[in-house]
Amino acid sequence: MISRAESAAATRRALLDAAAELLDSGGLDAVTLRAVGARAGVTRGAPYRHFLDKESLLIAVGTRAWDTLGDRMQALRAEPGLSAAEKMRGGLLALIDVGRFRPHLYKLMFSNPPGDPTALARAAQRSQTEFLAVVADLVDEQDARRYAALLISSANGIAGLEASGQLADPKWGGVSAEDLIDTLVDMIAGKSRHA
Amino acid sequence: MISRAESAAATRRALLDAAAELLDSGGLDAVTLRAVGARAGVTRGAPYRHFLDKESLLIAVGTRAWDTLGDRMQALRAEPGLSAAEKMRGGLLALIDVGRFRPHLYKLMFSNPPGDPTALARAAQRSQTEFLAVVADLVDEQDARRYAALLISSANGIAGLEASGQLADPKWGGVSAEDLIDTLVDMIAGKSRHA
DNA sequence: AGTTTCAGTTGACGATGTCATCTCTTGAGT
DNA sequence: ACTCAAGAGATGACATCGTCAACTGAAACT
Repeated sequence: MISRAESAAATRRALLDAAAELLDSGGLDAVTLRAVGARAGVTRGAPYRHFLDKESLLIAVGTRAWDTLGDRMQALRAEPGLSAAEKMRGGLLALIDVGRFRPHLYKLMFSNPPGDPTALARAAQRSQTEFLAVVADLVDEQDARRYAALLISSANGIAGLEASGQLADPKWGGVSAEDLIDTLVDMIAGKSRHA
Repeated sequence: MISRAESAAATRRALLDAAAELLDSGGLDAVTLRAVGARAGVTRGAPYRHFLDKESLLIAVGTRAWDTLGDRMQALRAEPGLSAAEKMRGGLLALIDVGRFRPHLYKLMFSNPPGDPTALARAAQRSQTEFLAVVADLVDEQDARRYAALLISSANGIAGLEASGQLADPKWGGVSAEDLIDTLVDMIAGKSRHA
């Protein structure tokens, strides 16, 4: 026996799932309200009962992705037996993995929605705060802020370059995203693994 | 007296200009073939005489932007009286400036078009090769490849984070894109300006 | 002069986001 | 038990979009 509120919440969730799946499989163009509705078992008008418009639905998808990444960051930070440098590496690669395996979702997470330009930035807060805390375990707080911003920026850029196929260019000598992350983390952690 | 070929070339250029202007002022959604045609003084069907479809037109706009950036990179590299580190800084900030003042165009430059995923990567080659040459003036070739890829990736990520408003978050302590670039360049150039 | 080529126009079509309207079930108030 | 407001969802309609086919007319070629 499901109440009406439960049913509505289930539909909302189904809409988010459908949108995310369509985004993954066919890119942003494949995410039409009609297709989302059909996959969620409703019709094209139903999403308007749960979201203001299509953009709001997409923002909600991006927000959910940031939340799950935040969970992973949080778990990673609490992981015992890992050095701060290893946690940094893991956190950055978690971000890059999203770019690798769910590139369209990744782009959505870093897009700047015309309606509410700060909506996704708010959603990203927890992930970034968790990562900042990891960096703060390695260097003092002043530097941690700058380094964390630099690391997240770089990871974002690496993922972007990789996604656009530009990292595969032979002029870079076949360097991988992992190589770049390691180079950067080593420089900051001062460990020089390649020495 | 203008020949037919000249007229057609002028129209093609007007279409590219119109598309770029609409992109700058109203984002990707504002770039409709009807609006582009109207601004270029033709009708909606005319672009199909010069481009395969809308996507090809957008790729051409992005390609032209990469070419312009390539020119700036080339001029910067030839600039006398600038250290390699200063040229690196200048080149990266030139890229970031595109993200700042023409954010929609910037996104287009790093987008991965579904039709020809390598089209924009090819257009980016000269800019990146010029920058690679600058880095190679500072470190040996082996390292230069990795560092150049890292620097361009990072600049790209910094621009992306700035564009999505996430860099302005107080948790980063008010760090600017210039600060991050300087931090990175200093680490690689080993000059430690902040020492 | 006759013919071809081709830039640009126009009409049409299917798809899409969105709104107004309608239906019908749920759940609260009496 | 009856009434009725509320709200989830369906449906019809509309403007706009990218795209194609057919058409027009002038320039370029033979």
